[in-house]
Amino acid sequence: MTDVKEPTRHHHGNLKQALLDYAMQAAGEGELESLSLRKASRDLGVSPGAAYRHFADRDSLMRTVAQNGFDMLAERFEGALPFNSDASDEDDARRRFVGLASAYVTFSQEHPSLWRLMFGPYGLSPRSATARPSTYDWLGKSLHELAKFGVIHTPDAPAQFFAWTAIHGLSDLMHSPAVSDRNTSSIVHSHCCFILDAMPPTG
Amino acid sequence: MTDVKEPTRHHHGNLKQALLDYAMQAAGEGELESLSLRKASRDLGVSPGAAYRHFADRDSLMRTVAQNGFDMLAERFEGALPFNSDASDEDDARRRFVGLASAYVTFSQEHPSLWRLMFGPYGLSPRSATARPSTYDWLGKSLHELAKFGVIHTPDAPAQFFAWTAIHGLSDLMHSPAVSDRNTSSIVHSHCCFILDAMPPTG
DNA sequence: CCGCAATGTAAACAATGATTACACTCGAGA
DNA sequence: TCTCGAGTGTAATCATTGTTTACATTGCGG
Repeated sequence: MTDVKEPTRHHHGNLKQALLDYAMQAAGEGELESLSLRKASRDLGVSPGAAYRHFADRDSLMRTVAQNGFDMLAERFEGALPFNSDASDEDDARRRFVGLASAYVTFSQEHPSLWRLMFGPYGLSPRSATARPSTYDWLGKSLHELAKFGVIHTPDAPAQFFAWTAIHGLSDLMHSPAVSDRNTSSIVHSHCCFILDAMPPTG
Repeated sequence: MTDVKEPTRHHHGNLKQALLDYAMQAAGEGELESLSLRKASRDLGVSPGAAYRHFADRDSLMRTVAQNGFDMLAERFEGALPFNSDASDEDDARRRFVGLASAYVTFSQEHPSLWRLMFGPYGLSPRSATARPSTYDWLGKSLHELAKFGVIHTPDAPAQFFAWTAIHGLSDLMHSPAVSDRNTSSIVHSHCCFILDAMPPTG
């Protein structure tokens, strides 16, 4: 007489998804690094060995969580700069670029633990999102918009990579408490100006 | 009839330093995250509990290692840009700046595991080096040299922070295998140009 | 209705972080 | 020189974890 769940399969429910959800929540609470399969299984009311039906080992779960993180990030990007839309004018292009950077920084601040995992020991990269387009593609789109309105020169690979590192570095340094707590959005804005100044339209 | 070591104290030797050395070597071999106090003690021929005379817990050792990392980084900076020296002309100032960035990137590539620890879960920052000047100070010095020769405008705090994030982001993304293996030094050089272009002398 | 594959259980092994009560050892002071 | 105590290491122990194995259950497809 266990209660009925819609996509429930077999025995105990959708354990794989439950484990993932559990891990994602742990990530949200900054307890990712100390996440234990045993405690997870315990909290999910399941035996320790059960998890191994769905994940080869702990690292496998962590990798999946990291992938999930990149997909979450992609969602944020889509929110800030819908991929099937275009900037209407120069100001809009700037706004969208700042919005993108802001999404990146905000994400790293809201999910520091997940962030560390994503760029941590598994050698993953922004390109490893399963979602299409991948996180890296948005930046390129935004830069092309800016170039279209003459804000910057047409972004080649080095320029795009440079912009990426600048935003990534900002996020990485701001997600630690070591940085002064000036208004985040003003910092991001200032950084975006620097970035754009670095690739002037004259080429 | 135990053999005599110079700075040996007491009983078994200088265990605290031995543990640190062991951990630093593990860092060099990329096995930092899985470093175990037990294995360390075992390899050092000492009982598991002994380590706790010198480090409150595992994290305490890790924190010390991270500090050590920042000090190592400071040494590299000192090598690339001796703090008690000055750029002789514009080209020299540029060279020194690139050298600094290069040191940063190279360090992150040669010690990825240590790198992750340093900027990892302990919320440390470049300023937390015990060595004086701290790692953050070198960048300021270099930027001031550049300003002195008219390459960039006088660096205010936002500009200095921007330069830091750009270099840090580059290091962080390049220490993972995800990035194309173009010639590192050419990438660094290209990045430095971008950074300097972002803060033009006219203000 | 039966049987098989997917799924979960129970028990066990090896390893780890950490604590505690105890023992040794070296050196400073009587 | 002798003693005594702080500093240091030991042994034993506890709680916890990752992981594997042999076994049970369940539920769907034939």
